[in-house]
Amino acid sequence: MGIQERKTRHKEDLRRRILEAAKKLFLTAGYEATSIRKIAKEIEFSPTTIYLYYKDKSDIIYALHQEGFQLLRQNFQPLMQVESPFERLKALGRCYIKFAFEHPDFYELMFVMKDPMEHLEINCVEASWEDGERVFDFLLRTVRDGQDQGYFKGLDATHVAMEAWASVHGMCALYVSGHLRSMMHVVFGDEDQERMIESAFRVLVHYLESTK
Amino acid sequence: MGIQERKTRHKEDLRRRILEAAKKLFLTAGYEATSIRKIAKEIEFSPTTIYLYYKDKSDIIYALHQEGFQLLRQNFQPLMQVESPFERLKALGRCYIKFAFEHPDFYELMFVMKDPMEHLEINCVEASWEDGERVFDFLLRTVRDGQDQGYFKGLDATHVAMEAWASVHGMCALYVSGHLRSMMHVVFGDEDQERMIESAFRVLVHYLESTK
DNA sequence: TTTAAAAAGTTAACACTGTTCACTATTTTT
DNA sequence: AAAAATAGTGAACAGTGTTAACTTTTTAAA
Repeated sequence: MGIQERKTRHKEDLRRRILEAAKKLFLTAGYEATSIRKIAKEIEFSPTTIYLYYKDKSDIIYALHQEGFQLLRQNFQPLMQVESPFERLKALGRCYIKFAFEHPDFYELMFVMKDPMEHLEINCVEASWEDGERVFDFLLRTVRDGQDQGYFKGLDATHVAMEAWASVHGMCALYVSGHLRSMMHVVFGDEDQERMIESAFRVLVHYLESTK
Repeated sequence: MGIQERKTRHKEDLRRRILEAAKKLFLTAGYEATSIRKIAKEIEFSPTTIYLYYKDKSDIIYALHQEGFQLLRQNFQPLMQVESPFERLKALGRCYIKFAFEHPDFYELMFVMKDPMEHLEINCVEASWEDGERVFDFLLRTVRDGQDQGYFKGLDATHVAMEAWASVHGMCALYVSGHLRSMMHVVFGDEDQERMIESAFRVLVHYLESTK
């Protein structure tokens, strides 16, 4: 059925256009500005039309969340080829931080905002956060590879991975939320945020390195 | 002028009552449910009356943010007496995590949400986040005390403190946002969130300890 | 004590938000 | 050509923060 196919494609097309419009608004004007009505205006359709393609707003937000993970995985792609587990682990951390600095809105959507997680719990039967799991799994495997080389002796790989993730996420979260910025002037010296995080990350690497 | 004084007190009284109502709504029904109109209904005043005592909503949110820090400092109080710097550091971390688990809404308001930081940048000339600085300063002093005892050799105290804060904040942020929860079933074993964080924290302590 | 001024509080409205229901075109199938 | 399914819309509901104009209450002065 060629016609049916074309129709389906057309439908998928508008679904994509809605998401693209949402993405544009999200990246240029932020989360607050990404309203159903503004998305509708952007694609020149009625607000109610959106609901023919997405269940509700959180459905769109979640789709954007998934787009962010696609982008993050693209950034991770080259790291797969780094043979030294420890070098790979370091590169992974640096790449993660770089992503947060380059795409703070996406980072917030992916790792800070509650909405996508709530959407997951409500709409998905298995309630499994596949995107997050895939990223954590990459980290976990890298830690295990590191253990084969004598790193993290006597430590549980899951706990090491968790601690590393929390550590790097903490830095990124404090950056994207503006908490780090609000402390820079007074508490820290004249270092800027990026340098501060770089320094903190080096401390983490020092810890990891000294487990060998 | 006793009358003037009484008037001022009465005015301060209503200001307090507004904040108490906001706090009640915030803690029982969450941030979303804390609207100007609902606060007004709670204290049985018109919504516009609120604006006679607080500039806008973010002003109330910020006041609540400050209340949270008061509570956190109360929790920290007993730790001041711990003489061993390293033990104090460990207790500080545990206390911080405990606070996040016991008051997740406050934690989010204090360390995750952007609104209070934006309020700070807009309304305060010096734009200094005093509450955050005081907490970080306590951490920093503890790290420096630790250095006097031979810990963190060759490392900058500020960077060590930053890394430690980021690490613990990362755990708490992943908890309060629900990201940790969404990963528990599949990736980690049958451990629950609190145990997972406890384990990750122990890894951090292990790192810190091995710098001596 | 009456009157003018200042303070406190309210009503109605504006411009938004997500979402739903009833309706109208358009297209496809019978 | 008629019936049925699909696609899209307008109006409305119940909320949100916020402001301007108005009323009531309280205070201060004549």
